[in-house]
Amino acid sequence: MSLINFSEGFFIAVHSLILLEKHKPERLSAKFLAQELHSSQAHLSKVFQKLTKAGVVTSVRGPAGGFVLNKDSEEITFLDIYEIVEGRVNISGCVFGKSYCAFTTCIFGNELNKLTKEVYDKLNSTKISDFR
Amino acid sequence: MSLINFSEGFFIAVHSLILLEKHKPERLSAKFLAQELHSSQAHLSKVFQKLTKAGVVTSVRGPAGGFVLNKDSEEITFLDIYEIVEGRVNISGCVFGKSYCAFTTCIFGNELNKLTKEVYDKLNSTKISDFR
DNA sequence: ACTATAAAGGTATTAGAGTACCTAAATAGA
DNA sequence: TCTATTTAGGTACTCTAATACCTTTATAGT
Ligand code: FES
Ligand code: FES
Repeated sequence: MSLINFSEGFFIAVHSLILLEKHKPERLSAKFLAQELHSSQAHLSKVFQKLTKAGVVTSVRGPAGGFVLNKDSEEITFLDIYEIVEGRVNISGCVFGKSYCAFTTCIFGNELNKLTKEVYDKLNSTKISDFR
Repeated sequence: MSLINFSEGFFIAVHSLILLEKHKPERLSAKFLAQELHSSQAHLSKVFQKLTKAGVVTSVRGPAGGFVLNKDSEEITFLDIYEIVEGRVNISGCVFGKSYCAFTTCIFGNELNKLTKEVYDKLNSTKISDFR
């Protein structure tokens, strides 16, 4: 149990994109990336379908096919990647994600929201090119 | 999607325990608590089975039955409650919860671990009695 | 053109959190 | 003692992320 925990999908996305950056302009296949990350190729493929549709990478089918990072994708933030994979991030609101609470003031006040904001800022200030 | 997100089970536990503290020495039933919190009574009952076994509350069956906070439970920390409900917390290690990583240094360095530690400290420094 | 390869994408299975339901055991009150 | 109530605890269902499998589509290389 970890208090801050990112999903396997996000793990795959950031690690793969950094690998693509490092191997630029090589084209890397889903199979290769999955092996490299010790992740499921099926899951990785699904994640890359999202990244392709979002325009982060370009896919090429067929033999010697695979994925390449798009020109301006080095400057994409981890927050963008997070939202492509996980959906829109909500920075405000209770850490319990509840709309109703029996108490008038949220138990944790905004202390945890402040920490959430810090995680958000960290994601938003980190780019693929930071790992050149 | 929230970056820091606590489970329904933990929501139930802390809110219920604070209600028990506020209504002391009244005995509150699972039904009443579930209504109060707008939560599932079934889920709440399961959570309270853990809290009872852990000695945080005492349960009484039968009509006018319910739960009361134990004497020293006001001083129990939110971290203790978290671990009773969710299992042992791991403060170190990568936010992706992976044992293997393709990179030599963790992507986020220890910046996110620092934030995890702050959440941990917040939980560890908050007690039921803070909400008297 | 043919063929082998790799992504696209649909469907199905698995694992875990949350939910619901049912029976047994305890107990307060008549 | 009897009855209604409430927790204990087992089982089963639902929903979602992750995983796996399979068919279709595109394409590089011959
Ligand atoms: S909703 Fe935030 S603490 Fe109750
Ligand atoms: S495991 Fe922490 S970033 Fe790769």
